[in-house]
Amino acid sequence: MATAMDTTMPRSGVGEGGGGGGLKKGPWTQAEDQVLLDHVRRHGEGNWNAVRRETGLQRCGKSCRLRWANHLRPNLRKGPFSPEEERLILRLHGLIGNKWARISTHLPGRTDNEVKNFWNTRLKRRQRAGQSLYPPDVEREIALMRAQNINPFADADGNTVASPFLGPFALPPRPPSSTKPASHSHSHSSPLINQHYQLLNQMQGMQMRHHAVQHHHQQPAFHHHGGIRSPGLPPLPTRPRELPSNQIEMASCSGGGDGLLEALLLGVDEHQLPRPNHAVCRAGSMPDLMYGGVSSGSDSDVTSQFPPAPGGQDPHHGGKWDFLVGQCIHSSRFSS
DNA sequence: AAATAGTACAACCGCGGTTGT
DNA sequence: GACAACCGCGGTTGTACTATT
Repeated sequence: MATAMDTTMPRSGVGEGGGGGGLKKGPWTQAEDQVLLDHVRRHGEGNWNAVRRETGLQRCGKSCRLRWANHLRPNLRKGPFSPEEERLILRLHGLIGNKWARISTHLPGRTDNEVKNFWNTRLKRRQRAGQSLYPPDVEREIALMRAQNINPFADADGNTVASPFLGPFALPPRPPSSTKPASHSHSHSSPLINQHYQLLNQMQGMQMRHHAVQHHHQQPAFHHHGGIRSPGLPPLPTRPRELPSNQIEMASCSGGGDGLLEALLLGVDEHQLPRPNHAVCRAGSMPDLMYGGVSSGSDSDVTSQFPPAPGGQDPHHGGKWDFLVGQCIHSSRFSS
């Protein structure tokens, strides 16, 4: 697809010969697009560095991959996001943070770049306006999810273990596993929350099922005073892995490893959820729902009950919270 | 009509993870 | 195990377009 930028001046400082090894930078031409398209048709996706070798296209592999992924691959959906898409982005962002590629997988035809651009422009606009990042209703949903987070501090018996890191981040009592979510006494009984409790129960089941496995396979270093590994034990790398602070994911779940809560938000039937291969669940504190500290009125009661991220760090870039199911690890970086 | 500000979007860069040698 | 190449992701930047003054 040729865009306006394809026919415009290249970015300043880039252009023919601007890159290393005589590689071209800047906007793609239709001719370049055609070469790349032909190559992919013949050889399929991947092996992007071979494009230059085999076609003579003066583009690096990264550039080819990006061009293909964002503009040339079939079934791309261009144009503004629909309200439904926007809402899904908001909810998923509230759940998993700046995981654009992952968010985009739930938006058919949309690229991570589109989602990212959408978010960044929206973020700037709302920040400038002093508004809450999330609309009140979405904020409320996220807050509820957060308030009823899968209990990462539960010990092997499902009892909540106090965390010195989360302080007053109190987790509500888990509804009895035999109790239908709708019967839970929580004042919010939306289908979303009902599903959430179903998932909680499912998670609890996983926790019990995999507990024995953990004890056989966990490294001794993970153990565990009240389920918490002391911070500072793992070596501190130079750059934390980008695990969004609010992310909860079942590592190595069969079928792609999408998080359970993510599935929950998407309304996936719990029986279709992937089963974990490992007993490892990574999670972090949810991000602050507010930017700029300005609440949108009636929802301040929802957000104000949550303390800031541990240590007052940027919830997206601060210390990471790594959870084994039934255990909790805090580290400055997730080290897989 | 011109200038300015804001928005949208394409593309680059740096980094980390994975895979192959 | 060490190293290099490749790949993918997220952050950032630059430019065109649009709205506003």
